[in-house]
Amino acid sequence: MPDARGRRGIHSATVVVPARADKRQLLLDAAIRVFALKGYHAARIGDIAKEAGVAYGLLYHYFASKEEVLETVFRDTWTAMLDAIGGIEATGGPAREQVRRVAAVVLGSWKLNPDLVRVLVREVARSPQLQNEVGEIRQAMDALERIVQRGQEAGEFRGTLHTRLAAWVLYGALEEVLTGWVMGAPPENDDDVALAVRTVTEVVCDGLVLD
Amino acid sequence: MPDARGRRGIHSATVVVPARADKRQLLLDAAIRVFALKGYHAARIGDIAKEAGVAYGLLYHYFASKEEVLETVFRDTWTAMLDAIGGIEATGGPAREQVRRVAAVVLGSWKLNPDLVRVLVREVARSPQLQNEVGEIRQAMDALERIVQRGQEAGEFRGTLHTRLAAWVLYGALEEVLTGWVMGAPPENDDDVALAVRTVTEVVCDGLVLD
Amino acid sequence: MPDARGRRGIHSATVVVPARADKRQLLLDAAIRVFALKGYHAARIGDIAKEAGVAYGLLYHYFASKEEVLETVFRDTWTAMLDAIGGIEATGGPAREQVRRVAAVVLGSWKLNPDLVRVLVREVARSPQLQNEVGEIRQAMDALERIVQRGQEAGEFRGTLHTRLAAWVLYGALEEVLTGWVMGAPPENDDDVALAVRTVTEVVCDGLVLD
Amino acid sequence: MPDARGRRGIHSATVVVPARADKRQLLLDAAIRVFALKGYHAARIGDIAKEAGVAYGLLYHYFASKEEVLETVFRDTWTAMLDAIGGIEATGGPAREQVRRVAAVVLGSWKLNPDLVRVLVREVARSPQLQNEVGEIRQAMDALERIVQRGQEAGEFRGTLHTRLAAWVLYGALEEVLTGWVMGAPPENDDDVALAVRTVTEVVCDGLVLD
DNA sequence: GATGAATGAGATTTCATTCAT
DNA sequence: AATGAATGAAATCTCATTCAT
Repeated sequence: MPDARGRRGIHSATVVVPARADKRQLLLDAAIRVFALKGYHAARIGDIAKEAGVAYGLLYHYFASKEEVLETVFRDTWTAMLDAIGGIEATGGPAREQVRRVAAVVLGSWKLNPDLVRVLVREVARSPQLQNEVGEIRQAMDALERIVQRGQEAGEFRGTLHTRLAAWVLYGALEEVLTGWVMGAPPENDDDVALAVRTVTEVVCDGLVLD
Repeated sequence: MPDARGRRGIHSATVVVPARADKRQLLLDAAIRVFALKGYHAARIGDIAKEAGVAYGLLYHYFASKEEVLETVFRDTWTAMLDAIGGIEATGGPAREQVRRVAAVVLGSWKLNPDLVRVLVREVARSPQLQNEVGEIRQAMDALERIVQRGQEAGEFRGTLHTRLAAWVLYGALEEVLTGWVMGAPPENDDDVALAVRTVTEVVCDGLVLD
Repeated sequence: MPDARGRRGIHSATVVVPARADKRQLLLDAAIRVFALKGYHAARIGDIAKEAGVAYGLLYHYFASKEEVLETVFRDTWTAMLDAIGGIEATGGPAREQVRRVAAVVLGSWKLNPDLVRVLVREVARSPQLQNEVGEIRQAMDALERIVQRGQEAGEFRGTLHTRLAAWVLYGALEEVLTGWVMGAPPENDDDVALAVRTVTEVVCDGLVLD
Repeated sequence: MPDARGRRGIHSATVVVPARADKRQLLLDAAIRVFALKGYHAARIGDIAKEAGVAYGLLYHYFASKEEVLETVFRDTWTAMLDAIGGIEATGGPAREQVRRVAAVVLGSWKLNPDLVRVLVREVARSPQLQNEVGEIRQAMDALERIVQRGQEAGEFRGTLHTRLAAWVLYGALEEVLTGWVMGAPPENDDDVALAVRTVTEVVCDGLVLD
């Protein structure tokens, strides 16, 4: 059920009542497409409304500003991402396998919604402005760090490594692959994605150097 | 000697006329500080001029537009960075050592000019707009890829790895460390920087997993 | 009984059905409070509806526009005020006493509804826009002028004075006292009000100058 | 000499260098005309710029907002008014004469700039918003109160009267005369103005009642 | 080289009003 | 009567860029 600002929980009734289009979600989806195509700054409110097929001012019924639209996109995605990483953490298993699964989830997002990835990758720079969103990134980084730490504690990962830095390396590697895809060399099929997952995992876990 | 647009070589006449500050460089330095503080978009021409201590319109004497200022900052820095990486490539030596030296150069830039790093890290997202600049990033990536490739050819690096993806991993790891520093956890001393260089090199070259 | 627009006579059926609050009056009272607090222009329909505890669109059930709400407030009040002044005129008596009673009625309104006075005082300036309302102000001014005139005819008031200007002086004096109260120096008790009534009457009738 | 915001002292160099039109004053004068004609709210920035014969954005070169334009008009006028009243106070003389001269100055402003009076009278309602401006009104009121007080001390004015209330009566009387003129009954010539000055002075000083 | 007043297109945002339910 | 989502016109303000001096 929507609250005062019209927000719903992620698992809202949209599945149950698909007939009544949720205009808020319509706007959010439209915003992602428009932001992906023109960039946040070049995107005008009118573009988003037109893309969503609703009136100009309706966006302001659901969001306080253009910025809040982007912020919502960020937060929604990061929340889902945190859930997914949390799930991987929870299942336990070998640290290397957890790294692989995180890579699979992060890089797999490209297939689900390339436009969304485009927006996330291009507009990260706005993070300093989007203070709240930083919180979620930090949480993701914390989760990655915990994975590394548990790997060390299990004797699986090199114990001498600085865990925060190692988490940064993993995170940076994944982000840069997505960036590469966004910047002009997208994966052509599932095999390309699988190769990327495998390569990131191998480099980060086993290293470039031949033993 | 300044050309029509007023540009000079990096090692310009400032050495000859040190008393009379080079206003162009003054503006460039001011721009870096302002971009670092407020971000490119929020930065106004007036802010830059005031920071440089020169008049409003003078910026347009030296640069065609605000965009060109950022572009110049990018190009100047990337040119220097490419030179440095080129030098590392040229000296040859073990691939692992080359990776370490690249990491040292990239992460060492923080000490030289943190604001500059801030700008570079935050505004990469503008790359699609800054068409020219993409070229330089690609060249840097090409250099990294060549280092990986030569490592493989020398039997030092794992031959099965996709070289482009491996280059992305390395590049992403370095950028993320800088980003981490920018976002609020800067290195406190040279040891912190050295630790980061060592950690990135170890993770990327030797992997997280204990052999 | 409500007419097509839902208007009722002042002494409407609210007396008969006190349990079920009259939403129209609820809105009107809420509007006065909101106008008093934020001013007519800054007041939004949503503010009024929320203050009244009714839904957004209901206001348009009872009033054609936001302007009509203010107009109604004005008209209702001025009608009552005209009745009161009319009563004073009708009873006859010394002109000085009539002036005193008018002052008592006008200044006494503060106790009854300070917010209403706030609105009336602040939004008079909108008169040119509120064409209808000007009519009622003019009628009030006419009544004051008649009082002065009769005072002259009775030989009680100085015959040489321009009656319209004299009426303006009286009206302005009363309005300014209310304004003073509105602007931050409200009367603390009935004595303060009585003092104001006496002072205005004395100054206007007897003058500042000691005979 | 203009300061950072382009403001000048009241007695600026415009008299000395009439050739170089002061665009800021041009805008201020245009604003008064437009505000007088359409009211503050209905007046668009474009109207003012066009009336002044300058470009849209220039208004924002000199003023931070439309509100600041109105505020400046208020403050400039009130400052001049305070100077004038201060001058009257300074010269001393009988209290009754001082009242007469204040009335002459206030009501005389109509001839100097009717549009300005229109704006001041109509937009007083904005005072609560224009907090700063209230200060100047209060100072004016203080000056009037001092005149009454000195009149009492000199044995010229009735000592029993509450001086603040008396000042309000005088101020309200003057404002209402201007309001009457603004609302549709302007003085046709100097005699009408002189009559108004005389009438206000007589009523307030000598009273309506025939001794 | 240097200055900063002047320009004006363009985008966000507001909010009174309508209308389907 | 009552609700509140939906509409869209209108207006302020920003700021990169130009240009006369």
